[in-house]
Amino acid sequence: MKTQESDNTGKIMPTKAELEILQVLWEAGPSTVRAVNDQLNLNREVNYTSTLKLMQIMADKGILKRDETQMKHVYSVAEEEQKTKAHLLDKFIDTMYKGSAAKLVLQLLGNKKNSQQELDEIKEMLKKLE
Amino acid sequence: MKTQESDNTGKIMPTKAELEILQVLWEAGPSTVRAVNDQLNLNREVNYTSTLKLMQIMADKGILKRDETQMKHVYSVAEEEQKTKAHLLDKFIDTMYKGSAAKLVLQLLGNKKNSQQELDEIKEMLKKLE
DNA sequence: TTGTTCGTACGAAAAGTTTCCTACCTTTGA
DNA sequence: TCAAAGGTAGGAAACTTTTCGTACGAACAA
Repeated sequence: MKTQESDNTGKIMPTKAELEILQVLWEAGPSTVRAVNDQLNLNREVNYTSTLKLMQIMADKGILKRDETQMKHVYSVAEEEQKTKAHLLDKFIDTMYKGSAAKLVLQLLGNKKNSQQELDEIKEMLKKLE
Repeated sequence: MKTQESDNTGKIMPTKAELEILQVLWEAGPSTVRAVNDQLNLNREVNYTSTLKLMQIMADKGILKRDETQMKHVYSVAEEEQKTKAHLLDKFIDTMYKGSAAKLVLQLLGNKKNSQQELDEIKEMLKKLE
């Protein structure tokens, strides 16, 4: 287990499958493996023990916490959602835009796929902050 | 070679090592393997043939084009930088913010790590667009 | 009580990604 | 001419991540 540790920020970088699980937990809050697995299976077929294993690994890594007082262990995220997302966003900006958040927003504004409404929302938010 | 094809957007999702190479090519433009490898070695030790292999794979996948008219093949990105970055940003927004660019910007603004100057830049850009 | 269901734990297989060894060809300079 | 340097190609090894088979204990219903 080296990769996570040698991350440039020192922060944990979830893998693709781990991110899926985080998303479920962000949405649903503390959950059993069963609940998470059921949710994942709405999108794709995953064996229960696969999800179990992954969540155990994530707990070992410190990405998840678990409450073992009940037989059905209850897992929750170790770091709050916004903090984790902030890390990931930072990393994304670093690698893709050399650390410039402004460049990212510029890209966003030039991106045809983002609806006008979306852009208006963004402008609205910014106005409020002034 | 399945992963790339079954991507939800249908677009290519570069791996970590592939992204490193893309970044070099974005910066330097069309380059030989030697040039790319030299650049990579400024940051970490990589064997020449490792870089070669990776760039060959990327060419096979269609991420890179190559000009074989000379003995020293010259590689370049198959899709323009901004287009690729737009795809990756879209994907990031989808997975992290359920597709809402506004949510991302909100996160950005709440992120202490982004300097006031950066935020001012963003606001400035938006003003110009109005 | 006893069998079925549902849970955890562990290890190994499978799949994906990255690295590099080896072979062989071309160019170049002595 | 020929050795050295530098290029491509292919396959195997190493490493990481993901998936799942198997074992076994706890809960529960018949």
